[in-house]
Amino acid sequence: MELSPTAYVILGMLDWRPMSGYEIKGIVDKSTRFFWAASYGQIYPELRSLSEAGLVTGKANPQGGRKRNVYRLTAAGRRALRAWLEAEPEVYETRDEGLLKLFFASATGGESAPKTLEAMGRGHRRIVDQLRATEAQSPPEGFAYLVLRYGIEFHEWNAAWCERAGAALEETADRSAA
Amino acid sequence: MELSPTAYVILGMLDWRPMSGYEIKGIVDKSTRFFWAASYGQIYPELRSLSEAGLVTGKANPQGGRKRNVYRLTAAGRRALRAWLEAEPEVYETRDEGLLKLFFASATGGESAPKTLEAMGRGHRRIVDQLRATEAQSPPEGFAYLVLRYGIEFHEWNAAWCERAGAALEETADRSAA
DNA sequence: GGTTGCATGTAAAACGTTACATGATTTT
DNA sequence: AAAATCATGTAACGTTTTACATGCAACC
Repeated sequence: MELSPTAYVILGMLDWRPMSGYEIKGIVDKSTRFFWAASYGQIYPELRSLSEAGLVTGKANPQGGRKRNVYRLTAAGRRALRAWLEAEPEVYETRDEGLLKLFFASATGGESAPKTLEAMGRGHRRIVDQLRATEAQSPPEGFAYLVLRYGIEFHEWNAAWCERAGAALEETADRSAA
Repeated sequence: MELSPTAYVILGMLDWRPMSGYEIKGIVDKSTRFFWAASYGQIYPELRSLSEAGLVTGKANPQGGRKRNVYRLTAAGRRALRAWLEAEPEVYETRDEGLLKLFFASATGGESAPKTLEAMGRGHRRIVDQLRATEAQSPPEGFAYLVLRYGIEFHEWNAAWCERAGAALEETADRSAA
């Protein structure tokens, strides 16, 4: 019974406390989204199959006339989560369209590069702003906070790199103009 | 005619010089792979559809009895590439299973965290080694080199972060043991 | 009465990897 | 003679996003 990392996102959150699929999605969007995203189209079917595999159990928990299914980890689910945590991480992937545009910028004679770098820097700074907003509401402790700090420092580093690279580009442009 | 960023990887490389699908894959694996991967299963079908769209033309160019199709950009292909380069980058995604394991490390009482951090650091250092090997064979100029430098500095920063975080973890462990 | 938020789910499409199948040439 | 490299391609599978469909409840 091989589970995808996305399944462990769900198991990990249910280890904190019982939750509905909707709640899981809300927390994902404020936390793991920056290094592991998940959509409703994954979460609801995955909850069902985890339930069939006996790793979680769902219970109807309607709030008034509004339906709601709350899931919790089973003992087997907790074991599966721990086993995964002890194993070596395997997946590491990045898709960065900005870097790709920078990589091929010679096709515009380099003209497109400054704008691309600015857009990349803006993107990273926007993420920093979002993460800082989350940080302001988070207790400064624990692993979720450690990873949040990683996100902030990481995107700050990236934004700074974009600025350095932009400045270096200007310099070479000035030098060839002189 | 919306093209995926993967299509632009192909157009971008063909803007450098005419190439076969096999060659494109070889160059991808030494360069863009670290921020935009592509498999044969994408490259060959994409070459065909770019050809049907009139953005590239293929010509049989067998080497002895070994078949080989070399593609080159058309004027329309060059225009499409430039238009894409001038537009804002949109896709930015990361999937980092190590961060996910760190994020949920409290489920092992934090016990799994040091090993996860070490594995993450090892992974980043291995990428740095690969990129440095490429750097040793690259002329230190141009946008491909700029992006290569980004890769090296980026993964070095990441490896260093993992070491810092590991050290911080040890410190808190020592403090609570004392 | 309208908007926003809570809540669940499916279907289709897009995207991507892996394994398979085939065969020539070059290097060891 | 074997192994590595060059070379093309498809099929099956798995993953992920997006759009759609539905409806209640709370707030303004």
